[in-house]
Amino acid sequence: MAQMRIKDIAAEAGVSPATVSRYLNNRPGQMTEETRARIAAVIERTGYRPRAAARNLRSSRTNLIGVILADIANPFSSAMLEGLSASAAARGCSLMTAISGNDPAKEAESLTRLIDAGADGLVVNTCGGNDEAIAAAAGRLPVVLLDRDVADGGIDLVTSNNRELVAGLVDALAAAGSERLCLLTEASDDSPVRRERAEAFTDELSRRGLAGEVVTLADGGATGVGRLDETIRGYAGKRLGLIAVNGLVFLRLTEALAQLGPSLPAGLKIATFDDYPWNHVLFGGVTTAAQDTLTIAERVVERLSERIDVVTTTVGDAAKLAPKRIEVPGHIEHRASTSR
Amino acid sequence: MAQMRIKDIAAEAGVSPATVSRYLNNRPGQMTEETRARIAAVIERTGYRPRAAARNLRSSRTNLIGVILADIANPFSSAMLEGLSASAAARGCSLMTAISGNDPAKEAESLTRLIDAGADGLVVNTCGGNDEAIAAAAGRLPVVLLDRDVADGGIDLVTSNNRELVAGLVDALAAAGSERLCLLTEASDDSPVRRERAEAFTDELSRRGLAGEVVTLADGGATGVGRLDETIRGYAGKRLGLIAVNGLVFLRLTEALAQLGPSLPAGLKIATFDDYPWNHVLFGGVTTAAQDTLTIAERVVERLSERIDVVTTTVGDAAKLAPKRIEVPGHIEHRASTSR
DNA sequence: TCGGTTTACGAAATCGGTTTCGTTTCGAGT
DNA sequence: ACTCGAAACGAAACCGATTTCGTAAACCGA
Repeated sequence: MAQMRIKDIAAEAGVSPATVSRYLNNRPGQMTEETRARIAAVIERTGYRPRAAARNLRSSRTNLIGVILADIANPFSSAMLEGLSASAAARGCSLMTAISGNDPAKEAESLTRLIDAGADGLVVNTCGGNDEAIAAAAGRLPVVLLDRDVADGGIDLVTSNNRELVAGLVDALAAAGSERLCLLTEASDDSPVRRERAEAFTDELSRRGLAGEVVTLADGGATGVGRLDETIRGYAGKRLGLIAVNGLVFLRLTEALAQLGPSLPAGLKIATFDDYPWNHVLFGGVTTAAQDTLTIAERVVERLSERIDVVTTTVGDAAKLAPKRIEVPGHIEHRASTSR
Repeated sequence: MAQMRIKDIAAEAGVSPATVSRYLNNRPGQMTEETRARIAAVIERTGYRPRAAARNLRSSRTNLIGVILADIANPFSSAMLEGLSASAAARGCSLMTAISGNDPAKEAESLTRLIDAGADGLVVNTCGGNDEAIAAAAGRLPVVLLDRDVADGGIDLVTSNNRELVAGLVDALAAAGSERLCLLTEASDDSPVRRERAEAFTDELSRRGLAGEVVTLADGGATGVGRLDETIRGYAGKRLGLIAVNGLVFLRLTEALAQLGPSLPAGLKIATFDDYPWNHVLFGGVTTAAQDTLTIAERVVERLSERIDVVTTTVGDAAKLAPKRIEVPGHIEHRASTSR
């Protein structure tokens, strides 16, 4: 009795496989309380578990959600993965994950591999450069974009309220007495998220009549640090306020500042996106725009489930849901780096 | 022509489905170069992709590897996931991931969910408390443990050479002039890894005739910090050397030290396990025992593949591989925190 | 009591590949 | 030319569930 099949269970319970199947999926066609109990008893006793492969074949549904993440080193991604995992599990789904490491080729490969593996739907945190492939995928199965949008549009997107978060950070710096604000970005990062934050930043400055600019650091290496050095020195004594556009930039900012000394230069205030665990340790605590990763994850899975249900329920593409942009509010963690 | 089936391809190419199947899996029964080309052409033209569910059902193999991680916030875990993802993809496998968040109940649930979903094998970074369930799982399908062992033994394990890494950190501190060494651990962490490192630490101390002890911090909150404070103050001026047993403890250490001042007290040297990106920024760089996550991941997948091949190839459990413990050497990153 | 409608359930088709087994073809050896 | 073995390929069974369709029993109002 190595591996039980549904027909074995049926035989033991004195019913047909169809009835056992109905029991397993508690289908509309109800059954006698007595039959139900008899089947339950046999399953309980034998420890029978239906084979997913057979179920998948017939029902053409796998309960597997494909997830493609751009950069798992980013705490945003790992927090997201935890949230997605929990939300999916709550719906009886498992996650198939792939990590592109910001390599478009790997991302493209992951796309086809996950689809071929039978994912019911896809969650994509794209690294860019695959807009057509992603659009094509979205034509074949439900896709929800995470954080980063693609050019073509027309695909669901879940993201943070970046504009308001930028405003919040500007608020914090202004309140701390900063007279001139810089948003630090990296040349290699040309993501829609960066662009959105940069736009919001300049809008916010002009709205408030504040001085400032977007400073783009050269990629890696000393050049960027040098540029940063100049920026800081150039405004020395002028109550400078810096915002790192993401955790990676903040890391580089921290390195650069470490060369200047162990604590913040007088009058310098800083703030950053992405709530790394170290943010409340460095500089006695860094004011941070924290995203609500758990809620974002829940919304993503929720939306994807809706689409999956539509696809498997309706006949064709009749009642397709209109693409939607979902913004999940984050919040500002006020810490010592923007105190007066 | 919405969805092609293998028989459609066969018809178009003028061969039987069996031949197409042989082509898809390039099976021993070779075929004419001409037939091969004809099939290839049809597949190329139609963009046909075999349905995984059907293949899985018949071959009872899914090319899916289940991964259960205890704590994704830990950079060790996320680096591992990236490595596993890459190694699996190289073998044409995808990852199904679950995250227990150090909750044994969630871990147990993930175990059954991944097995039910049809995983060919499991990679488990256990949080403890499920030793029997994991042993049971290992009896039903290939399992490789990651980093943390279970009591019963008899299951493959891939881990770092913790004893040597501990020795390396002790080396670094001793060379930096520390006279008394403390290994900082947390009360809540009773993992085999922590125990192994603690044992290695005391062994190493007595081997070298050095003074020192294992200090267990109370969980979270101020108590632990207080204890740490005392420890540091108690030895003030005595050339103390501290080792954080993992990244979490190091975080708490950093917090505690931040209360004492922005830079390390005179004569205090520190070192830690786990190479967070911040480790070369804090205190001008913290000497770190870095694990070779990429190699660990590769070994895990390699070993798991071996077992999967054995299971699907041999008839029964005749030629079962003997359980193996694989140690992957890490290395010490020497940084400013242990300079003289 | 009878026609009509539910309700509970079984028989058999079905999902789309893989695999076994058998047949045909082809080339080499004598 | 004839046998023999291997290579190339096809027919059909098979994996284990779900789903459709049909039927017998139960129920129900008139």
